[in-house]
Amino acid sequence: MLTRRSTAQRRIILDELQHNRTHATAAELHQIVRHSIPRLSLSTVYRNLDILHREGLVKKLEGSGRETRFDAVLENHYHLRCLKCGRIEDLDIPVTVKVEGSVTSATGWEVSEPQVEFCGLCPDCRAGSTAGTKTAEKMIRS
Amino acid sequence: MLTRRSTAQRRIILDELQHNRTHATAAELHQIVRHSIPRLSLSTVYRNLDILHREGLVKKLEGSGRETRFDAVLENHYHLRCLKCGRIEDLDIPVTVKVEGSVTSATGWEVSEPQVEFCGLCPDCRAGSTAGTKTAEKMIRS
DNA sequence: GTACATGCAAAATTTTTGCATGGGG
DNA sequence: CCCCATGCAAAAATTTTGCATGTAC
Repeated sequence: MLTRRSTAQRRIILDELQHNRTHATAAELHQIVRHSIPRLSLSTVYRNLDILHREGLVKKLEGSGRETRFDAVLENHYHLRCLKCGRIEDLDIPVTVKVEGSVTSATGWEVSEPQVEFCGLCPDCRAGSTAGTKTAEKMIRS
Repeated sequence: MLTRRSTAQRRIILDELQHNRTHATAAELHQIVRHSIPRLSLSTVYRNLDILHREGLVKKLEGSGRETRFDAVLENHYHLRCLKCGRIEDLDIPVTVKVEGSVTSATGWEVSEPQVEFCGLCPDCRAGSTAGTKTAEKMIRS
């Protein structure tokens, strides 16, 4: 069994992702964490996010040919994704998903909790038709 | 209002996607449709899939840094996605999603039907641990 | 005829990998 | 000390774009 080491990079990346609950991209995390570790490389961010993902500490929210976004909130919750600017937000109203029986026994797949996503337009993109297509980013906890 | 022309490329791509219900990637579609239109370029496939997507005729199933997969089945249905080989299958057992009230009035977002996805391991990848990581493809209706 | 669509090649974007070096256990 | 982790740069993989030409309407 391979044992993962605890490195500053990994700890800070995870910490940032847990506190900055904005579904950051790897590039955004890279920019942010560089304030603590200036020589941090983007590939280290990707490598650590991948490790944390395999350890179940981080969710990947991938989509739309855009950069993958990451979420370190483990309680099951659902997302709103804007098809125009790529933003992802948490959905705060209650959603119930009912599955008839067991997915595994019915399909042979071994799956985790269902991910639910509502795709559409965020309020900004509904309003201003010129809102950013690929550049709508928010930097938080810099 | 821009009027879309009906071109052979677009028609055949959509037809293939509707009949080949396997959530093909753009590259797979390119290979398949080339049998009818040998000079079809991959960029035309991407361009047409994008147009069909904006017209609501095609769904994008994107994920995991992998190639986006496309689905031309419009009835709402849900998917199983294998985190190891990238395969996407339809989930055949009934799933009910209940939302408390209206997403739009609660959030200001204008969204369509929720997408539900179960991520995990497909039967093949559960069994053979060496199953394809990036190369598990099936070519259908060639 | 006009304007969208296409093919081709080249670019852009996002993610992964090779390799020498560093540092945690 | 050993081996995983890192930084850097280079490559890979996926998607988009520019441009001249073709073609649907």
